Amino acid sequence: MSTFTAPKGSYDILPPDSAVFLAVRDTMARPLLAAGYSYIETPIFEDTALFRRGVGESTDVVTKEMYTFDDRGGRSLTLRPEGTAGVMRAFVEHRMHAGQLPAKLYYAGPNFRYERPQAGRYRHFTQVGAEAIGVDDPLLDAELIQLADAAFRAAGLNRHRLLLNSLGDRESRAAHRAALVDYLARLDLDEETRQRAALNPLRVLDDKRPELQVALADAPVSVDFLTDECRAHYDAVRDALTDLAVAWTEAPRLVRGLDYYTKTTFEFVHDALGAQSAVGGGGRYDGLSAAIGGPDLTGVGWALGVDRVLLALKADDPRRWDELAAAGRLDVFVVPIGRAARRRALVLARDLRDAALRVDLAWGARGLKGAMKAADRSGARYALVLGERDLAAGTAQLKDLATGSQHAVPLDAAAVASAVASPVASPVAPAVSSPEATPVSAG
RNA sequence: GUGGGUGUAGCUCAGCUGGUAGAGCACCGGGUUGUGGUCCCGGGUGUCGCGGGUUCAAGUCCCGUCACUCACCCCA
Repeated sequence: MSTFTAPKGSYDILPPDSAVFLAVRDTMARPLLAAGYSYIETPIFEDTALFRRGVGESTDVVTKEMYTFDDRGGRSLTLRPEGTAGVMRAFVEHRMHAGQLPAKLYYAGPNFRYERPQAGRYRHFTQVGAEAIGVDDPLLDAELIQLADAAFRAAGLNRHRLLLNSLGDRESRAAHRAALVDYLARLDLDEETRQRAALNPLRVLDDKRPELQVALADAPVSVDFLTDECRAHYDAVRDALTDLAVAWTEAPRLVRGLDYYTKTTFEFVHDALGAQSAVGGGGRYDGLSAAIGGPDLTGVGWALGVDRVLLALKADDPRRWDELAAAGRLDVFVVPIGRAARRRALVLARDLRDAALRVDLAWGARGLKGAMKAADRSGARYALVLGERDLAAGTAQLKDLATGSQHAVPLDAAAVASAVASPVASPVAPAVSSPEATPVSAG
């Protein structure tokens, strides 16, 4: 046990898993790029007041989960607990609404919430997010939802499910809230739930305790209070999802923990994940810009949890996990024998990399056997053995590590690169049809 | 913040009713000259989470504490 460990709720992502992390994070952004979304990078910390006003004073995130500190200049800063507020702040600050709308933006990075850690819930977690700002078009909501689905599929998931709801606009929400408060007042609630009901009655709706779910069986839900405009908006979103062949489940009790959501809200869940089953979520946030002092702009967006997608992928498709972990493996591992060969190998490796190959070599004073072992462990397709006899002859021995076949190639980066690219065209050795083909000579 | 479970090697774990630590995998070295994987031989790499207590003796029993973990809450 070392003196220091990763802080509670955080964790290290080590090789080979880190290769999967990178691949999944980048793969999830690919459908967004294909749909005209541009990358935006905003600070990891922001003015504390941005989150208080943007996310909402009554939310759990703001009241008890933020990492807030004063910097040396006396400013109150907060590590971002989510991505949308910062993006909207940047959007307003740089007057992007003066440009072409909607602005389609995406981002990827860490977020921080002080919560009790649990399966799939960390204090430092990574999200890929997307926002479409400035146009209130239900088709935009539908496209974004379809892109989230595409992102999950690109990452390798296929058992995620979409839960859909509409919270309505300010008018719809006020009517629903009044009815819900009235309904909750007639229930015999425990003290904690009563406080929650007073602060944010919608939140009580998705309480997981069975006895409460029974009591809430015919509680008023938001979809029954939608204005005509909100209803038409919701219908249009669903029609468009049908056109896009994206399946969903109506979830009238689905409530989001961030205050800025309006109209369309949704969550993607994955059943292999345990209690923290949401792999992504989002919705429309028509009041956010105004809440942080910007113009009255509409927006719709989502955030997908990279950590949870990885957990789901590991449970769902461990073979794909292994493939992604192996995807970055080396092409060539150089095995020099002796001092002169080691110096030549260093230069050769550089030249091979310039020829677009992934190359490493045996380091330290390891024996040939140990160096070959290192070549094997590296996962490289080829070992390139370089000894004194080779140096004298101007050759090196290219060995296919999967088949064990080996042949001499000229000691020249271009020749090695072409031999690796197409063993068939190898100028020195007899042709082999593929790297997996019968060995020409046993090692 | 509340409740349950678990802490022994890098990993997964064994260690019965107390007698000062072990397996598999991994890792390192060797098995003649310039060849990995399989095989054989050798090597334990450890503050038994930490601190107290009981005892002749504690990995084992008791108390405390910390960490991890699962669930509530909340959410990605």
